[in-house]
Amino acid sequence: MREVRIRDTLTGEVRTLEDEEVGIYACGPTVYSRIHIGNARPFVVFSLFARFLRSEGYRPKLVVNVTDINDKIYVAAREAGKGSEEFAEEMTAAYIEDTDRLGVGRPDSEPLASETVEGIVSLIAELVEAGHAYESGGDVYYRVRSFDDYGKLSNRRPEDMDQGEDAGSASLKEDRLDFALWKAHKPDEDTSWDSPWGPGRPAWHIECSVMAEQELGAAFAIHGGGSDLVFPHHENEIAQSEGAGRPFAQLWMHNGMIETGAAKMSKSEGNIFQLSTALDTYGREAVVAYLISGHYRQPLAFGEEQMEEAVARVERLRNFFRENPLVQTAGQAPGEGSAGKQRGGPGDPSPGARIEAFREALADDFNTPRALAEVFELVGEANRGEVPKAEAGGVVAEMLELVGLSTLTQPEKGAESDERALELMQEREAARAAKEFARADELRDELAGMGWTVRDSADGPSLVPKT
RNA sequence: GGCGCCUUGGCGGAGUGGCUACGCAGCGGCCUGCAAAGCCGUUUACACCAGUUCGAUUCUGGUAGGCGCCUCCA
Repeated sequence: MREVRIRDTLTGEVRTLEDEEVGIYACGPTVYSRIHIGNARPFVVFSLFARFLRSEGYRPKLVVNVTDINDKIYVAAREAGKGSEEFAEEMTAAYIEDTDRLGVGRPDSEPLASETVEGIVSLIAELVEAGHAYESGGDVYYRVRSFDDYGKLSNRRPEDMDQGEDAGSASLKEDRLDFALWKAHKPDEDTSWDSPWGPGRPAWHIECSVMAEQELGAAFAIHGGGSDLVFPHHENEIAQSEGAGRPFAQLWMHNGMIETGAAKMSKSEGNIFQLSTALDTYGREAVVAYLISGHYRQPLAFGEEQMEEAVARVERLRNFFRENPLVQTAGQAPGEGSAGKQRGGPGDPSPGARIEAFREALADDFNTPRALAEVFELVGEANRGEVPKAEAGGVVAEMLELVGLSTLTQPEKGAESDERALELMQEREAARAAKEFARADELRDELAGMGWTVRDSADGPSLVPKT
């Protein structure tokens, strides 16, 4: 089990995970629309990070919530002409479907805000009791200035906060900095829950404080999410939990935004690209490969060119396994047995050194681009014959498994089921043997039209899906 | 205005006080009947100005430009 270091947003420092138990709470979506590729980044990053930790012998528990009570859901449901609960259920199902298609597995737990209301009410009651919150007109607000540490995560002081609220509107708040914990039921909202302050519903930030503790206990290891959540969302979570005297996350891990052009992808910018569309267009491997092509903390450029590059690099890996099929040893998973066979030093082109460097890159603030460079280095070494291909293949498979790309190692169900294509291929082979190249090329074009690329090799021709 | 981040070759994107990241694309070549795949070579990058240093893309200061958050947002 190696030392794993992560950059902490709160302290700005790189910190080492101290405990084998690693509770990770990563903020999931508010289900008011289909998710876009930007929303997929934290899903993939935290899933793969947890997978890596597990492979190192840690015991991670990844919790990704679904916020299914929210102003936007009421609005969107009304527009869709549906009940808000029905709408939220549909969108949750769509979210599950879309993220399932990424093929990186499900989080260990995916709590719903709507199933956490009881805990939410009791946390709010505690905050009221402690003087950190107050009821006003059926709403309950958090008294920001009562919490001394407010602003510690986003490094801002309450007095510096430029409030964007309209000065004219009559507010129920004592202070414009205060934020809602509970919102009184409004006539146009079709759901509400009972509370000591009357019927209403949870406001935005409170559910995470409750779900994180319910799922992971107090003082859990890592809280993650997009960098756009640092303020106010995560700042407010800290105020809620720590204000109630409950130790909260020990380390904060934020992923950068995906950008189109020079602006971040967001629904309000109107520059979104839906995850399902990306999956349809480029395939899951390319989408995953794209999402880990940059360091998680940095912004990542999105565009057709970037996605096509991802398709190409994934194809390069796939080609490697087309030419070097994994040898399945009985009772051994692909790649197993090569781990730990470390030898040589840095620069040693042995597969053992490559997997070591790969894992070390991931242990160093989850540096996926550096890890992927090791994958490509090793593939290149094997293609050049500098290392035994079978051994390299096993190691590359192990690497790809860790980053959610193990399907690249598996032969695709392909030509063998397409009898017509196989016939044409044999026909072309016969034409080539007879030196009827015009006829052979004609057949190749025909196969291309059917979606197949012909590859001739010393072992004879083969068909691979056209990209 | 406040806080934080960024500026690397055609594009994406790592990283380091001195040595080829990696990938994609382009160009030339090898292989091939021609291709595809693979391989080799190639255009020798670190915004700008100072400073520290034997030496800076990498540290310090400044300049210019850009981004994020401060309102819903992964």
